Amino acid sequence: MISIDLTAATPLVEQIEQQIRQALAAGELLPGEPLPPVRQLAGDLGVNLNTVARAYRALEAQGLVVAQRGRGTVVAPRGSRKPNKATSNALGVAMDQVLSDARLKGFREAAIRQIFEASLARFWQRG
Amino acid sequence: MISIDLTAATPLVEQIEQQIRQALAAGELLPGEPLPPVRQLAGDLGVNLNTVARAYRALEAQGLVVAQRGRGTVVAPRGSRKPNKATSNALGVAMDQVLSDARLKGFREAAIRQIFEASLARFWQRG
DNA sequence: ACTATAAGTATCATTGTATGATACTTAAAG
DNA sequence: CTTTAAGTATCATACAATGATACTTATAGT
Repeated sequence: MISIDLTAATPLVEQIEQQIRQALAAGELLPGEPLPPVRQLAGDLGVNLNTVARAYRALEAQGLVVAQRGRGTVVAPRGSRKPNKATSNALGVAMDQVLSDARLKGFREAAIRQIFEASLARFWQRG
Repeated sequence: MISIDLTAATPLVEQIEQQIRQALAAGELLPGEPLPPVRQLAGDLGVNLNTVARAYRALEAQGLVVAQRGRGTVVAPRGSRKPNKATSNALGVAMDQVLSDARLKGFREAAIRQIFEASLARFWQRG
């Protein structure tokens, strides 16, 4: 289930998008499976339907879902995307971001490793 | 040295802030050491001085630097911050973010580990 | 066939954030 | 004690995020 935080700095569209991405990565949503209609999810979250629609469209632009008028939005089949040098660099940048932050906040190496392993298990165990 | 990307989605203030944070975390800037004056850095980056000033103030709010009128901005002494449950959770969320993204982009577990170790070395080797 | 309903989409208004231009204040140097 | 160099405050503007509303397309029921 998705939960949004109106006080958070990250835009609502991104919050929704990211959480669905995590559900996809974790294998909680399988190819062909329908996402909730924009109006329903918007109602559940107390948000404008456009906000959800925009999240869906962002996901569609990434090839993760397929949306069609009148029919709904479903999870796309798993395209076999292969990471290139650029995406690898981007990942490194994002990781640096997280770890430098952790360092300044006083985390020890062991604690970081633990968090890393936990997260890794979430997305690579099954799926 | 700092480099900014005018086309990137992340605001200039954050780009500057994050890169200085990484320099601090990597031990490239030591306590007491001065940061460049806002006008100079702003000039180098081709950016308004307020943009740099705001980044500095954000860093000051985090206790990482100390700014004083007429004198300049210097790196703050290392406060011994201890991570609590909330910060640990936040770190987990950030890590999930990065790893779920990597998963969807087709990275394999081994590749992730490599990137993680490289980043870890950047911020925990020395310092 | 035809209508009703349910789905995504497009358009416009509004609000807030990011950035910049300019002026102000404080401290050090000559 | 004036000049210069530093951070700070104020205001203006452009763009992004969200919402209100209307539109289009597909399916279900009759």
